[in-house]
Amino acid sequence: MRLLEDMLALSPWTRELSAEHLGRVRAAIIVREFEAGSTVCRKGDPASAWVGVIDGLVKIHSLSPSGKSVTFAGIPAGGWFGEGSVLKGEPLKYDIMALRDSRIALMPEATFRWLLDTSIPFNRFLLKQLNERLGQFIGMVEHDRLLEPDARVARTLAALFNPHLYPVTEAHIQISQEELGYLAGASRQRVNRALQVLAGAGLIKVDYGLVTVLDLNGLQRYGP
Amino acid sequence: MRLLEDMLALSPWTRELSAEHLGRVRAAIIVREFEAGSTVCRKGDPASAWVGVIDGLVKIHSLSPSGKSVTFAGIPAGGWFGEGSVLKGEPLKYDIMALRDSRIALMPEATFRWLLDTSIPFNRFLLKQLNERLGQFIGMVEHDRLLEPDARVARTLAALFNPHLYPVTEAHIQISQEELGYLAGASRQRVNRALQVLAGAGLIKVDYGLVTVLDLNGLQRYGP
DNA sequence: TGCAAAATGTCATTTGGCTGACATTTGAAG
DNA sequence: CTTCAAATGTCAGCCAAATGACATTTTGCA
Repeated sequence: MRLLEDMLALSPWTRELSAEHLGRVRAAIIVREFEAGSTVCRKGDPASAWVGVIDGLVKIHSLSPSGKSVTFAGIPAGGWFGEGSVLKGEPLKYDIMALRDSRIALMPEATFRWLLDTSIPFNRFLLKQLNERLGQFIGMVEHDRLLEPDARVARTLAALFNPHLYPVTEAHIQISQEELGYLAGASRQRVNRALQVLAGAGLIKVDYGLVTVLDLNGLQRYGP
Repeated sequence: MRLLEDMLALSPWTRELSAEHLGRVRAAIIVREFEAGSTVCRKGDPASAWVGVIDGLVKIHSLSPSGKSVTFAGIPAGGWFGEGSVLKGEPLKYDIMALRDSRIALMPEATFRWLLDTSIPFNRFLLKQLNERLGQFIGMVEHDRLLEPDARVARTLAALFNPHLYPVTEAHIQISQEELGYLAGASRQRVNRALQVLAGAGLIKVDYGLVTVLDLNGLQRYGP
């Protein structure tokens, strides 16, 4: 996806906004570019905007004092996030980093709050999105605890294509096996084996720095 | 806590309801008793009510095909849960079991939806509660991945006393080490050692089937 | 009081992922 | 075309937690 316009057209929350609402939103949003590896927002920053990914891929992650990394979510094009911190009016609790060159939309806090105060459909959308995100995290805990690494990697890939959170149409994602490891909670080496297993099962196709999903439903059900 | 009245008085979402709203809510809520070990709701049941814990302790959990158990949350007296499934209008995704003899409040779906449609403060409360719960699960993933079992047990205990989700005043909780293991994602034996370490650090006191929190803040910060 | 079930404390053994190391492949930039 | 950094594939050894087993303690109840 290349343009803010395309992304807004794909975002479900714009669909029921009045023309006036949508116009004001469009005018307020700022678009910025980020290089692969650069930081979009840092833990502790004030939550001054709701963030959308127009193009590219960003991750929400945390780095432990001992240097270990956890990635909570990878947000592909079409995804919006950060509503939690804006709602609470608290500083960000995690770092946001671009995994590839990315084009980012920033909706200022004031606009976000104005939508929240004046648009019932937007409120409904937010409740639904928070709920969906909560379901995804409950799923993460469940899978971390119950599934072996092969299946965890499968669910992790499937989560990147959640149609409720990310209205994307592409079947492939450009991401390294190391980053998949941070997402799935496994070492790079273990992810490597898991990908071979999943590819052998015909669920995905693995290329250099690229994973193509062949059977999303199969990934979601894979295991134990 | 013994009475529905006491619990409603402690629940933050009742505070800003009009007298009319509160009266109707009070009249609609059904109170039921559950024995320790019995099932309150089963995975797949229609989400026909929002659930509150007047007295006792229930857990939200899942049992894998291979027989392993994960507990996502222990809900002590004062807690409300299940809004996610009611909101989605989907069947329950997890089992609810009473860990002790418990008194449960059931607010029928219709009443819940009526509140949602007519009370702004209730909407605000729900957004806040979902957000808080989401934060708790993000924390679970983070702790599962980054912390060693001692620290995980510490955070798990602290989470049971989250003042935003559970407005309880007691400093002790009656729960077995095996159940703590399901919550923290560790074996009973490992939890046993962790509790000894935490008790040695003066953060808790351990008795038969009972853990008393001496330093909640210390538990939240414990480790690595 | 005495009994049975639940909960706890502790140990030896097993197990599976992580770590660190290294060679190889790939893509991009000059 | 060449060069280099990033990404991938594979291996041996380590290590911490799970498992299974068992004795002991505690509580609730007959």
